[in-house]
Amino acid sequence: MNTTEKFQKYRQLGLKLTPQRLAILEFLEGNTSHPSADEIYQHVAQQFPSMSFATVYNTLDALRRKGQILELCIDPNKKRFDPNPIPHHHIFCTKCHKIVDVEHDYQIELSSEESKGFKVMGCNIVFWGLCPECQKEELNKENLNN
Amino acid sequence: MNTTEKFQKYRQLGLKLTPQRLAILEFLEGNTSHPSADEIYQHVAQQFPSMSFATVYNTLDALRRKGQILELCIDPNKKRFDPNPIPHHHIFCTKCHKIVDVEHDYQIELSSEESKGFKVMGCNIVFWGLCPECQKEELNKENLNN
DNA sequence: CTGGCTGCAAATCTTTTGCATCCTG
DNA sequence: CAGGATGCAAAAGATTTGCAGCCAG
Repeated sequence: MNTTEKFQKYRQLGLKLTPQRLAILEFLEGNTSHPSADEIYQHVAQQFPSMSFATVYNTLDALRRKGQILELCIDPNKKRFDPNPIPHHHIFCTKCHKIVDVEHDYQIELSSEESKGFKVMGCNIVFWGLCPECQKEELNKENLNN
Repeated sequence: MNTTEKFQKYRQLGLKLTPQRLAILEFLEGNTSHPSADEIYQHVAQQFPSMSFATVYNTLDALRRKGQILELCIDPNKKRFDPNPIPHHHIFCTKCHKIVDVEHDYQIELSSEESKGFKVMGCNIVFWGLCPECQKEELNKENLNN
């Protein structure tokens, strides 16, 4: 999507596309690292040294309300953001806090008794464990102890 | 479990059972509201006006490390605690932030390609939607608008 | 031109930490 | 009586807010 198309798209969504927002969008586009607000801030602040956290949070919240991004509650320390709003799942490394996408479409249903009267709108699965890098570190530790 | 049995149990786990900890444990026991640290603090502070947050967090962390409770990452605003450490799932009300248990044992597996090299240790499913009370409120709103 | 956006700073909220003192085992 | 636990207060982090000015549409 080129810049003109982006302007059209976000204008249709009722969002003004400022240079700061464009920079945030371009950082997020295709980004699969599930960055935190701070990581997004650190990156765009390189181009806009006057960038403030208020703008980052404001933009992320506007994008979330328009269904363009997901706010993830997976990392216990901070919110992480996912530029892919299509429902999908995640694997979380409990050691380094890496988050990786899982595209598998599980057909998970709650029976009416199980849903306890809730109107269920969706579900998210978080697999957790150790990423390849952290597994290696664990092995190194063990070897040092022997 | 009576108090004597609790002392034995926690002593075996390597935890000193102080009156403050006992009060926290008794508040958590059978509690399915998934309270936050602040809610736990507010409750036990009634019996122990000198109670500090440090003690609440310290106790919760000790219990978590011994596998006695779960720290839930479901409510984006704060950690919530679950006295039931047996793996299970949850439904989350996005409006009032109520969390309800789901005991259904889904057999969810990740293929080796899907797990991207992670050593997967477990998974948690969060269903989200509106609880019965918040559905009613939504209906009332609609009626007011008509 | 006007309503939404930005930047700044202060405030808020949750959680953590250092440390002196206390008390369980 | 030793090591872990408590209480207090301050600090640390993440996120939100108020507000004056700015600028995209």
